[in-house]
Amino acid sequence: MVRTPCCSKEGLNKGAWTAHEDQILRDYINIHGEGKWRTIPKDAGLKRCGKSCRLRWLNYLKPDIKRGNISQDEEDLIIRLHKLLGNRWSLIAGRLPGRTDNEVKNYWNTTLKKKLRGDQPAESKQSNTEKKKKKKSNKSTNNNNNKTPPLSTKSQLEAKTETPHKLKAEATTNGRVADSKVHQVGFKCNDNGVPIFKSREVVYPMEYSCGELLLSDFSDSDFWKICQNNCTEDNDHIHRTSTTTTTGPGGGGATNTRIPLAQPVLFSEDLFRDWIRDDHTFRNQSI
DNA sequence: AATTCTAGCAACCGCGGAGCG
DNA sequence: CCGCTCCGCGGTTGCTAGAAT
Repeated sequence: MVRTPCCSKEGLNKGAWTAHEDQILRDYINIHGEGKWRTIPKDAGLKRCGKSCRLRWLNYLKPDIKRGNISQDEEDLIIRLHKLLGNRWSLIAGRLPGRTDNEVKNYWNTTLKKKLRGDQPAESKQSNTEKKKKKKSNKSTNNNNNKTPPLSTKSQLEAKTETPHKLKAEATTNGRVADSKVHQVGFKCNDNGVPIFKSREVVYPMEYSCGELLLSDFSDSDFWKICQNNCTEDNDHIHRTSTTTTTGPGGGGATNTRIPLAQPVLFSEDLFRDWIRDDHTFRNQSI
């Protein structure tokens, strides 16, 4: 199958967006809403491909986009989410209100990667970045070229300070919103924050999601390893039916056959939230 | 002062999945 | 079920500007 190009490249602008182009796109989307990216350039009279419009809108023009430096809280969250999810930037960004996947990805590649490798970013380099931003900002506001200057979007916009991210896990199961009680029966924590499974109540495997995070996302995470390390034969979760297959709901008898923990089970939303955010006991749990 | 190096970030590209007829 | 279009994602590229030489 031959994939058609997203748009004809001929006669289209490439590279940095100008303020004029931004205004056109912003106006159009304010009136008509998002979506139908392929038709937007034509309808709005932009010499850009739909993809480019989408990217520009989602990364820079959307009104709820947060500008300014990544806070320490956000950085911690990115690190932990990356440990959990890997390079799934859109999922990570989804947990950072106002941050885009592109921004998170860039921040990771340019800053956090080095930091975690042990290279401390030099102070001079940080100030370098700030200087750059300032200069960019000045340039874009003072540019007198007859061509509309490309925007230095980030530097142009005021950095808004917002309260640190509060994770809201909107749990769903199989696409429907889950009752929070359902999460609670998954497992609970002991005094050390260690999960205790009670999955006898959960007799069927299923793909479980917490927000957009599917349980399979956790398979290589420390969260999951912690769960595994802390399950003993005394825990209910390892006793499940021998006749239950891993594919269908409902399960089978009750013959207490041990099942591997790689099987999907319900988990506590609270526990997950703690793991993602502030629970130092959990964070420091040895794996 | 000029040149080269380096870092940061915006934008592009290609692929895969979802949805629809 | 198949073919097709569109959207969204993640990797990569290229430009810009400060630092270093």
